[in-house]
Amino acid sequence: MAEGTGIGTGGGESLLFLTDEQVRKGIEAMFFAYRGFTADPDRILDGMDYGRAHHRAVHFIHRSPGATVSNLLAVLGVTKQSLNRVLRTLFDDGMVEARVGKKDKRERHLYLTEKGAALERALSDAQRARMRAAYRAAGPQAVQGFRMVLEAMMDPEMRRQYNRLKEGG
Amino acid sequence: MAEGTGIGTGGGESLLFLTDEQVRKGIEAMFFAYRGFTADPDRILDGMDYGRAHHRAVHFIHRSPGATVSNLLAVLGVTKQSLNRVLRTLFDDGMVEARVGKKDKRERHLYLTEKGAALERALSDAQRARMRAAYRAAGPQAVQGFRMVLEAMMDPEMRRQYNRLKEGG
DNA sequence: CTTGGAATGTCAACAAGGCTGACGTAAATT
DNA sequence: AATTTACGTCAGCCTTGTTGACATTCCAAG
Repeated sequence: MAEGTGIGTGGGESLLFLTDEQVRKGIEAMFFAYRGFTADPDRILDGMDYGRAHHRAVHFIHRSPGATVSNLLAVLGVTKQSLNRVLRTLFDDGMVEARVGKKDKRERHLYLTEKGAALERALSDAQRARMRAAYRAAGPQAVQGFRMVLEAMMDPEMRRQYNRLKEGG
Repeated sequence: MAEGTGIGTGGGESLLFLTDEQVRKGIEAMFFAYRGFTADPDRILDGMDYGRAHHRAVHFIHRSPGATVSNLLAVLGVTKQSLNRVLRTLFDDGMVEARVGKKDKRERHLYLTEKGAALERALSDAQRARMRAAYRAAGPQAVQGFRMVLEAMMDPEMRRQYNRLKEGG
């Protein structure tokens, strides 16, 4: 759609990478790769009472310590009821603690406990190991391309969330 | 971990792309991008009685017409009970038809009907449009890198499935 | 000071889509 | 004839998402 202008995007390259077939392959690559992406942490979570939802919560609390529940809702894109179910078990198990906001006492700022940080490390190590291996296998050039395409694939709102985290890191 | 040997992987490039921070960003990019990846077809499916599971089934039946139920199970990585629930509704709605195998009459070969093909096109168009836009924005170099990293991220078994489809396409 | 609205928690009910286990049937294989 | 394979199906369970309704707490504006 609205083609004909995109010539010369990369240099002398053809536009072969925009054929339906090429795009389809990209779609399938995303599908299969995402499975690998989640496989290792899933295996760890499996033994415990936790699932992928817990992993996500723990990841982002680690990433943005002191984030409020609202912040987390925005990043995760789920309902507060859904998130709350997850957070409750994490509180109960002493993985996460909530400190009442000093300025605004309605807000609850979320932090990992030592125990929670240990869980985060375990999950993260497993996932990073695979990612790191993939990065190493593909090389720096490829990694840059990987990131570029992924960023371009996000919804604008998600891209904002993503970039906010990038800075903060 | 176990670093120190990988110098010179890409040329003059630093190994900055293998820092924990860099890898973390890749993980988050995957997370947010996958949301975008599924967002458009999800919106279409939402009106109908269908979900992501139906999309996946329809996609791979389109991709490999005449595939057996076993084939599909292997690609999708779910149980037959789970797949069956989905296939049943697709049969009932006249989206998919099953032909008994000529050689082996136990097998049921799956095909999209006209109606099913129309659904596939609708879903696919939406998803491809986003993917195509991302490809165009990032350029051919980036697309190649994107694919390389994703392939390296897959489980070996998944990579086999993926490559089987690539040839067949 | 009262009131509106924001931030949060919680109860209840429900749906999609995974899973396991058990069982049945037809067809192929040994 | 016996076994294995491919497939279907019933029943029940779990996670994680949803909506709706309602209570609490507190900031901020009138």
